[in-house]
Amino acid sequence: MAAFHALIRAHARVVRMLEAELETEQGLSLPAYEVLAHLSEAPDRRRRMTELASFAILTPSGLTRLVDKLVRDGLVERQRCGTDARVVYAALTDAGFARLVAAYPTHLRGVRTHLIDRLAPEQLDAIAEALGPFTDDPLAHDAVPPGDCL
Amino acid sequence: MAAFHALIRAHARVVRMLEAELETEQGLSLPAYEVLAHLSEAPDRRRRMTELASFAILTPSGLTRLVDKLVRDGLVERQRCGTDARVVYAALTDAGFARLVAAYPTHLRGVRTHLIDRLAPEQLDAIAEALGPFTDDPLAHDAVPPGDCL
DNA sequence: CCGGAATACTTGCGCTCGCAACCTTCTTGG
DNA sequence: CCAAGAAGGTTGCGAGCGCAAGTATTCCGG
Repeated sequence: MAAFHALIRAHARVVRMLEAELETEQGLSLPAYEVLAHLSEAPDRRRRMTELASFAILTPSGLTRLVDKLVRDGLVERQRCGTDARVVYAALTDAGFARLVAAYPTHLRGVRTHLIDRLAPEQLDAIAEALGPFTDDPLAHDAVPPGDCL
Repeated sequence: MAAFHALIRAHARVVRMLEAELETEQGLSLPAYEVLAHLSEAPDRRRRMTELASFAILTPSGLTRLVDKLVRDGLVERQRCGTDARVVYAALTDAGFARLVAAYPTHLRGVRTHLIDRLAPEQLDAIAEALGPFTDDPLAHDAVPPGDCL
């Protein structure tokens, strides 16, 4: 139970500081940064909305609105799928990638100063190992043909 | 960095499930539960707003609104301090305590099934030890005379 | 080939909450 | 004793986001 309390309080503090820095220095919210970063690592720099949502911290509806905003800002664009008209891809634009690159140092520095520097390396490993499995649950990575859409 | 991602994702998942259960079964949000629980452990079952906020996951303004709601629901009441007219205490009412007692099993079960049962005991210890220090920072527990108010 | 179930996303609605500004009440230096 | 500033809470405002319902498309049993 102590672990639970530590988890939610540490999360609140670290995230609050990161968000403040990222917002004032780069004009990006943390969820927005996470989405951009995740897209940048994806093949063709794009992902289906559902993938993005299950990976991300957001519900589908939250993701839709966030992507709306990113599209308005010209950082991502929506692409439709040729073989299944239901699915939508969010694709990183060049401007979005540039924005991500610009924001990366701020984010990295924040994570360092607020989290990494305050823990021993073996503690970081322990956290990653213990909490990592919570990430993978939802989708068992079904084989979705990646290149079947324009 | 893996630790950071694991932290925010695990937090999102665990908290989302807990909130859903607590809300549907007991009609309490997780922050509300946390405030009630913290008050129940305090001397005279009351705390200053500032203490509550720095301990809690909320900013002062967020806490004000949450306490507003809890007062409307009759679960806490505001008390003024005789020696310093600026400070406000939030005090747990009997109804609030009863509500907390009723909600306790739901919360405990949730934390168990969604967090504790999924980790080894030594992992829980590691998390508590690593993330615990983040909780204590903000206030160094200055000596505030506890009994100086009605 | 067709109608119902399932899937992928989107929107209406409402609540929560953070920031900045504000008011009130102590405290402190002159 | 009286400003000037600090400290404790509260509010105006607006952004973010979850839930449930809605729309569009695909899948599947008969």
